[in-house]
Amino acid sequence: MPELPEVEVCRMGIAPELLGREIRAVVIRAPRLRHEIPPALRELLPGCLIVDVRRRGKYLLIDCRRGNGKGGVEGTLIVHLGMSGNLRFVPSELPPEKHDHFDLVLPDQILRFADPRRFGVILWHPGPPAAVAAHPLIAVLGVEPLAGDFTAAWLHQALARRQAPVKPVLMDGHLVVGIGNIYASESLFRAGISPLRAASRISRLRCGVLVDAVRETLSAAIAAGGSSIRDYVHSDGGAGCFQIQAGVYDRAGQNCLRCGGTVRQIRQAGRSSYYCPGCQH
DNA sequence: ATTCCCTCCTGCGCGC
DNA sequence: TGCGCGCAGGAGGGAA
Repeated sequence: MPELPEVEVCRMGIAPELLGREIRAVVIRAPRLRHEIPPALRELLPGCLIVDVRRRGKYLLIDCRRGNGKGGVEGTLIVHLGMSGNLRFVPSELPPEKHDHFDLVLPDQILRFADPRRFGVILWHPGPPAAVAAHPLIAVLGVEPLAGDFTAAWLHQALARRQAPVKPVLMDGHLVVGIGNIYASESLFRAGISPLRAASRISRLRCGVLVDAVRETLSAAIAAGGSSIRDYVHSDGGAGCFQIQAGVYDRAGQNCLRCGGTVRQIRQAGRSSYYCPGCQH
């Protein structure tokens, strides 16, 4: 489920419950996700306070600290939801289900990580909050699409040397983070740009349109998810994700909401893309 | 360097 | 109803 908006909605939902709280215990059940969950977390985290909950791309960064100087612990829990992961609060003592791989046990409740497909990530990076930027998974990430450096000029030069179709390029996290398969299609639809168009053949002017489209698409999704944050994190993690009517995604064969034409589904770099041939060029 | 293909997993919907 | 197949919101790694 998680692209940038879902991760941000998750972050906003869990942050108020986590900030300043003490981690009482850690339960690790999964043999391994994408990587093995570090067993050392069982000793490192208990007694730590959660000092911040951040997001970088699709990664959640949970900063933890216990004491200071020698014998203290300071570091960041790196969490990625992968394709099918979710985080939710459950009552203490609630028995885990099949795909509940990780518990952060707090004084009054448990933050529980579930991930059927196990493409998710839970790792630890020691040091002050700023140090996590050097982690191999974080250091390679591109610009934040909702930050000020995601501009028409920047995008135009970034796309200049990419001959591939714009859609898979837009999904390349080394360039821009957070745009997954749904929002790539939705953003291109909003911008009126064909997913098939070579990235290098998008004018500076249209790069500006695309920047705005990405921003608006992601922001609208966050706003829609944000309206049901409580449901989102406290129930099954499914609510709040599809509050927004998709313009083209998963609408193959249906009528385009803008021009009435027929939405088409194609395959690009192994992923489904959806677009309206009438609106997107 | 860029791009494509494969892979890691489980679950679900579809056609037969 | 059961079964096999293809597909699913991510992304790293290897090959060309």
